[in-house]
Parts: sequence; C-alpha cells; structure tokens
Amino acid sequence: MNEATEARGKPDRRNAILEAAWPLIAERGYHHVRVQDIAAICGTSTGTIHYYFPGKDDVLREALRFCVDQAFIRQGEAIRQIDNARKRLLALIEMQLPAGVQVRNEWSIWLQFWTETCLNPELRSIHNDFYDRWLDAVERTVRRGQRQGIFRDTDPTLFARLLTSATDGAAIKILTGAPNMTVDSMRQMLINIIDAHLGLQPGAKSLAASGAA
Amino acid sequence: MNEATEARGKPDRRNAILEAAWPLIAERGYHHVRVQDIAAICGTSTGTIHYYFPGKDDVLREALRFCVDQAFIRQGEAIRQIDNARKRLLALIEMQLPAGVQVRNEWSIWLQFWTETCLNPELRSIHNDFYDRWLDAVERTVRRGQRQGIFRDTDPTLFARLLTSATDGAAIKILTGAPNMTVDSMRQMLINIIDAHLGLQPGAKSLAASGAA
DNA sequence: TCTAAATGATCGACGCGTCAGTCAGGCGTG
DNA sequence: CACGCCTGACTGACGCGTCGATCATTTAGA
Repeated sequence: MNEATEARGKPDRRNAILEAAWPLIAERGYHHVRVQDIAAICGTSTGTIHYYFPGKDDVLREALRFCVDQAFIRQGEAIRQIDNARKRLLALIEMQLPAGVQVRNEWSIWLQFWTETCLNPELRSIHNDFYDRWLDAVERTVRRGQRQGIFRDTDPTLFARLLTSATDGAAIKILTGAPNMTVDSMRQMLINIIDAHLGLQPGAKSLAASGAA
Repeated sequence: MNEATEARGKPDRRNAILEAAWPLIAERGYHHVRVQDIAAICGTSTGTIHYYFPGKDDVLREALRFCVDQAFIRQGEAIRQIDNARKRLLALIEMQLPAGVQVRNEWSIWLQFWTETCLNPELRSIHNDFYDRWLDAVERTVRRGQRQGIFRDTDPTLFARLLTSATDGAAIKILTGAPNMTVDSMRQMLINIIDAHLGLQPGAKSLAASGAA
C-alpha cells in the first residue's frame, strides 16, 4: 500500500482513526465498539472511517498493528541503552506489567486478538508475526546474557516459551481481577523464573524464598 | 434459581440447551452465535430458549458454568484413585492439554470468558469462583505431596500461581496456532516446572535437559 | 492574477439485513 | 377443562456499509 509513500503527506487522518480506535476497542471490546463511536472521537463521520478502511474488521486488525508497533518501538528505545542482559530482561518484564492504563489496554487488545485468532485461524499468521517479535526479544536477550557469562546455558527457545507463557498467564489473572495476583507478585514470579532457570547458581532459591521485596 | 429444586423433574430441556450452546460458543464465539442457532441444534424454537433463559448473556454465563462443572467432575473422578501426589499433578496437567476437541473447546470458552471479564468487571466474581476450583486443586495436591514427602516445601500458593499461569499461557499459544508450541512441548514445560520447583533434588535439571521424549 | 475545471477528502442520511426478545395461541397431559 | 410447556411469526431496534452531495485544495488555462 501507500503507507511509506505518503509518510510525509497525509497519513494523519488514518493514524488519527487508529489512535482513537485502539483504546476504545481495548476498553469496551471490539464487538461493542460502533464505527460511529470511532468516528465521534475523531470528530469525523462514519463515511470517513469507511473511506480509509474497507470494513470494521480491518479497523481491528490495523488497530492491533498500530498498538503493537507502538509498544515494540517503546521497548526498543528503553532497552537500547542497557548493556547488562539481566537488567534488559527485567526492563522488558517491567514494561509488560499491567500497571498503567496504557499497558492494561495493550493487554486487553492482545486478549481479544487471542480470542479472535482462536476462533478464526485466518488471523494466525498475523498474530504469530506480532507475537514472534516479543518472543525474539526475550530469546536474543538470553543469548546476550549467555555471551556475557551472566546466564547459564539454558535453551533460549525453551526459556522464552516458559517466560512468555507465564507472563501471559499472569497478566490474564490481573486483568480478570484475580484476588491472588497483583502487579508486584507478577513481577516477583517472573524474576523467580529468570533466576531459577538462568541464574549461575542453579536452583539457589526457587519459590521458597520470596518474602523480601 | 430452581436448579437444585427441579433436579429430578425436568431439567432435561434446560441442560439440553446448555449442552448444545457451549460447544457452539466455543467454536464460533459468543458474539457470532445466534439464539436461533442454539434453538436449531436443540431442535426447538427461539421462544423456548427465552423460556428458560431471560437473555442471551444468561446463556453464556450458564454455559460456562455447565462446561466448568463438567470438567471439574471429570477431573475429580480421574484423580480420586491416584494416591501419589506427583502422579495426581501429572494427571491434572494431562487433562488440561488441549489435545482433543473437548478440551480445546473448554479452553476456548475460558479464553472468551477472560476477555469478557476483562471488559466487564461484574463478571469477576463468577470468574474467580470458577478459577479458584482449579487453583485449589493444584494447591491441595502440592500439600498432599509435601505430606507424602515427595515434594519439597515450596510455597503451595506461589507454586499454584506459577503453574496455572504457565498452563494458561501455553494453552493460548497452542490455540492461536503458535508454531513453536505443541501439546508435547506444553506437557514437557509443565513437568519441568513441577520438577524444578517441587523436586527433592533442587534444580537438578531445569530446562537444559529436555531432548528426550 | 483571476477564473474554471478537476481532484479527492469528507459528510450524513438512508437502505437493507440482522437479531434479541415478545406474544398470542396450540398442544398434550393430568 | 386447566395448566404448563412449547411454538414460530412478528416487532422494533440497531448498525454496517453505501451513495450522492458538498467542500477544500490544487492545477490549468487565459
């Protein structure tokens, strides 16, 4: 398409629509958002939305892309200046914690996209493309730590699978208001995973010692 | 609220509706299922559905309850005759693996309910009630293993949080068709978690050794 | 420089299909 | 006959996507 082409010219409106759409979808849910609602926030009309997007579902797809890209760039910037791999991993985790509205909304979008992907296999390739970025970020950081000699040589792929699974699962607990999972306990859990599987002194403390902050 | 009351009399129709509704919701998604669709499968009319359920969303809620109850009973039966706590835990995990259509559908329902709960906090109490059953099952099994002396004394609550988070996250990967997560690798990952955190020889093998099937 | 045509973005109302929920009556059983 | 279960056509609302009209901006010609 002409995304890159018109990079200077007039992508404003299209981006404005996406920027308005994604938090709306995150908060109310895709199926409860009306094209009219998006138009209203943009101060525009439904016709304009359809001028830029063939149908409503195209808005969802592109809104996810928009939101994922945003987060990915944010992550890249935050990590770049950190050399130590363990600190990088901690920073990555910290940015995934559903503490603020922004991150909570991003998780909401993911959750909805998981549901839609589960129901409609056509979305799988899109989903996996996006998800791989996050998986790769973890995996590469593990390799970096092993090169730096601060992680032991656990299989990076298997570890990335474990850490991301636990992250996703924990985030769900928080978003659904589970009484026994807080942002703090999520952080602690993920740090424990890192230390238990990548720490140089194998199995020093698994879950037993986690009283102190 | 005459569930228990009419337990003997004529809950057939109501149960038949739920039994028809839940796989339909699992496969197509709640928002894509029409009351008419449910009625058609039951060989009945839309009026009958509304005779037993005030609104469509009541069908969703009750369908989840139906599906969760079913799974819970199935679990209880499968576990009862197993004495060894580790084998119990493995059996629990085995029954959560999204291998067959039945379990995949159950995960689909959960995924959808997570999404709805995230969007509508009123559902939280229902969700948490259901989820606690699963959490408790893990926790009690850990305690049993510790009493049996085959698990070390890791905090059962923290461990249950970790195992269930990882389970949920892994299931999502499978349902969304992630290329790097299979039923086998999910099983292996969860077993590794058990051994790493509950095994008597702390940190014997974390993720490093998992080549063999 | 001024005017006119052309281009393309935007608008908002309407059409058409869809679907949850209703209602007035049918049917079978006790 | 009476009552509870069931029916399915109907309704009213609603929302997506379309379409002709409008408006702003640019280009072309004189």
